[in-house]
Amino acid sequence: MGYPFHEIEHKWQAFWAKKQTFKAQELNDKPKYYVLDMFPYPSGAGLHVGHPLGYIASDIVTRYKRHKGFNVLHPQGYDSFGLPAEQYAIQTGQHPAITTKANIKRYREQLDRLGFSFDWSREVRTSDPAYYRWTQWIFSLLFDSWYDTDKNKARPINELIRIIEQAGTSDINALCDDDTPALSANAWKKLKPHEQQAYLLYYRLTYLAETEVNWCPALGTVLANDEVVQGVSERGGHPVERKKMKQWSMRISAYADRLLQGLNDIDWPEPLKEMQRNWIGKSIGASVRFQIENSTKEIEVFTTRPDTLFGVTFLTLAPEHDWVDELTTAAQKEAVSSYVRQSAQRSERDRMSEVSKITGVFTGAYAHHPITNEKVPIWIGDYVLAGYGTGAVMAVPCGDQRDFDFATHFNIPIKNIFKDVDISKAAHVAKENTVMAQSDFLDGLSYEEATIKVIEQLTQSGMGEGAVTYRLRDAVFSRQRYWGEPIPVYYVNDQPQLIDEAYLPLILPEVSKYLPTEDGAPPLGNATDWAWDTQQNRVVSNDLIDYKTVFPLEKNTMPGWAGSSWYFNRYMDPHNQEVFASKEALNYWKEVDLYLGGSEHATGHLLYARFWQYFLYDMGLVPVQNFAKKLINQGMILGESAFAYRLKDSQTFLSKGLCSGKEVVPVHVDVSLVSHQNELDVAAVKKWQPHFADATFELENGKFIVGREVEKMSKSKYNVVNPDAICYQYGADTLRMYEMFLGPVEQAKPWNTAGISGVYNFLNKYWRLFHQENTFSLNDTPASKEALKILHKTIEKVTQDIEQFSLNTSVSSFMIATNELTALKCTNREILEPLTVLLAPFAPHICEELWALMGHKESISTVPYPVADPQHLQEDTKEYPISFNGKLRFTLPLGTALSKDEIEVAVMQDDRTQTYLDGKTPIKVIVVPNKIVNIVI
RNA sequence: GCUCGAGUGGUGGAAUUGGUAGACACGUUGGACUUAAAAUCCAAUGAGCAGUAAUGUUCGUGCGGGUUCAAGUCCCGCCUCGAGUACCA
Repeated sequence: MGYPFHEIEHKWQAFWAKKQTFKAQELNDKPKYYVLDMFPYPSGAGLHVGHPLGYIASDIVTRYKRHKGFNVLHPQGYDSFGLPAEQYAIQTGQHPAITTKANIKRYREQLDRLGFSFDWSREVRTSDPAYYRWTQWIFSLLFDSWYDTDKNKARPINELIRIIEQAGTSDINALCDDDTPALSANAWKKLKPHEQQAYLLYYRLTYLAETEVNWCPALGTVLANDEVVQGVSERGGHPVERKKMKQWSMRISAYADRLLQGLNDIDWPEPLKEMQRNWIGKSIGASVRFQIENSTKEIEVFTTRPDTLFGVTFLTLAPEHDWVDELTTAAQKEAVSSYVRQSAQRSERDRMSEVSKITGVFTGAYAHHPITNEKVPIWIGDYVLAGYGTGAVMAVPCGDQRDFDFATHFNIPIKNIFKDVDISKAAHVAKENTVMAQSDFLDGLSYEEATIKVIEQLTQSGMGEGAVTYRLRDAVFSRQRYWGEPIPVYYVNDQPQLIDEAYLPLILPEVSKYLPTEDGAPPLGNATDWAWDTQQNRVVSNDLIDYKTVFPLEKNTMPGWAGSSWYFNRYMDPHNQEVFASKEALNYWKEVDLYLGGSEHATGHLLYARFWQYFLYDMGLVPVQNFAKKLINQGMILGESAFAYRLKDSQTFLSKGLCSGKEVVPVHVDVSLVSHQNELDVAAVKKWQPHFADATFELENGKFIVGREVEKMSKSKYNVVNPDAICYQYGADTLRMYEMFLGPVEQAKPWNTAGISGVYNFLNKYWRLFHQENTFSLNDTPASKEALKILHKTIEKVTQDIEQFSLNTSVSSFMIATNELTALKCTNREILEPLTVLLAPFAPHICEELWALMGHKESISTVPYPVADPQHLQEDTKEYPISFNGKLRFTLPLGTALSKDEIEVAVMQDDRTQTYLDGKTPIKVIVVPNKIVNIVI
């Protein structure tokens, strides 16, 4: 029989809740520490054993830091806007707010059972108007800002207007739309107000523009690039098309370089930083302009290999390039327009799956080489993407494999510009150790030299210059969905106008249907009261729209990542009605010290949050540029799915051993019906789902054995393990320690309860250290030397482990200590009291109970953390290695006359290498303190 | 294709800057307690060889080389698995 964990856990969870033990103190003199988990999306399925992994780890650090005397902020909340709640609403007609609330309640119950020390008084929910008021407010700020390249920061749009009014746009260096027209001060003044508004959209950090977006017809909404994975939607896996639509976008591209550079200042996992670097995708190269024959126009291309300029034998434009129509000669008109039409119809996914298929068409037009003035044909090919660079490339078949393939396919000449390189079979892509040839003034130069020289030449002649391009695109910010933050904008003369911040939040209206309307308008088009009265500053009925004082409101809502891009700041001061967080709170808590979450957010949430934080910093609203100093990605806990094998076209299932040579279909079965030995409970399966009821099960050796496979935990795979069941059987403390014991937090691993008894046994053993014959008793006499050594060794090890986030090995340390103390029959208070404090972050319930039994009145979480005393840590340094009468290992060359026994060496502990004489022979002694000694003669 | 990780007993996994590989746990085997079982406790457990035994000894961290007195750890070349990304010019 084990220790009474049920009773203990209920008791202390109630105690913590009642006493508000974990409420973060406001702004006191203690050093602060902010531990944050990525807040969960409360789905209908509830928690599975994979979710708490990160929460357990962060809770251990949190409790540890509290013991260490830090004022710790450890909040939790819910990312409660999002697609699944809405899909559920569409299917059932239930308001998402209701299902979300129910899901949150369930999550909270499950979280509470695990004994987390969250400060729930600071809970935030992104779908709460008191919260999204500030999300809308940040949107307004972004709308009212532009990016000044000279100052390298965002500035208020009013300052831009003032500059334009005085001097026009000629002196402005801004990160704005590529095709922003230049304006003089006079021209600006002549614009009508709504034209001025339209013009400012070129500069605003959130702007409305006709852009190519990822349109997902099945979901009825557009998606950001990071929500599209391999041509299909991340959620649901529906096909995604490219479509031109008028959408809100966030000018994240303005921050591309800072987002890239900033990675050097934060302690985040290298793989995650690498993912962000790739996503930002900085390329350094040159812009080159090619004059079109018989035209004043120039085609601008971007290349990372300006050194290969003399190898250009044609240009290729993307089919969507703006000048395609204009360029095409009459003779080629038909071929070109049919090709353009064709490639527009090909979906993104087709284009990806048919990568190797070479297609293209000649426009009939030519351009002039910027240096040689030679005529180069202009082609169209869909291997060139409209969205990257300028949507046009200079093709160098000898140096680029795609250009090579294209040229070969269409019989375009290939010019070799590399000395002594064979390009008959493939392009020469490598740039190192190559010497230029047939390249006029570049002949004989290396790649680096040629690059510099050619850019110099182009700059001089005005035909090009060095250039940098990013892969990072502006983030589409509109969603044609219901369950999201309304965008606080109404339209006057089709131009967006902000709702004054005094009248925020703009509350999500009730609608009759959550689906988009028939005419394709977002669900908010179903709202009857969705117009803005500019006199009364409130939402009124659509019937009152007169375009004089009452105007239509924006019908799109914000994407899921809006609310999560700044929530870490709100936790610092969650109930503030005046500002999103007070200056005092922001200056005290500053940034997250430790952030835990999954790496799947690398190019979504984590990039957007960095972007918003930079912006808020530019506006002087937050004191630090980086919102999270250190980040750890916890690995996913995977499920071990179980399969029964159905004989094809039959209702017969075969035990695993009987399948070889037969055609079988694996079918998921519920893992809870399978034993550790992979034996399926056939009777239970027949009851479980009707289609198994009449099936036949062929056994082997009287058993039905299932196949196993590790997969992501998911309801549909019937491999979900619920933490409630584990808590019931073993208790929360065991679950907490077991999840840590399973392996490094960062590592993905399959859930397997096989080893849980080891951790459970440990807690029982620990309990028994304090209990003889079920009675609590401790010994107040001084502890033995051995016991003290065990204690201090454990303090040292566990402290180091937590600091280095190696929580699995600290669990081992506790087990070793407990085993050793049991063997010593140690029951001394002097040992067990500090040891219990040490264990409290890992197993808080049992430690609170023992702490109380020891006669303490206060919660153990307020007790100072024990410190290792070096006096008790001294290893057996007296005999080893200072004197060598113990074991020694020698490495002696063959034929050495000395026998091992004859050698006596004295060694200084500090010296690593010394030379000694044993009479005649000089010997080299390499010493590593406390380690092995090798002697070479 | 490119980028980044990772390969250690039957299993999960330990191993500071290169310094006694396999901590700790599961599992397995044997034993104690018990009428019996559960629970608990004790012992053994990388592989091989020699020995009644204590013990000795060889091989062992995906494969092949290298550096070093010393390599799981560093270097070079492969193989396998995982993650991310992909006509990015």
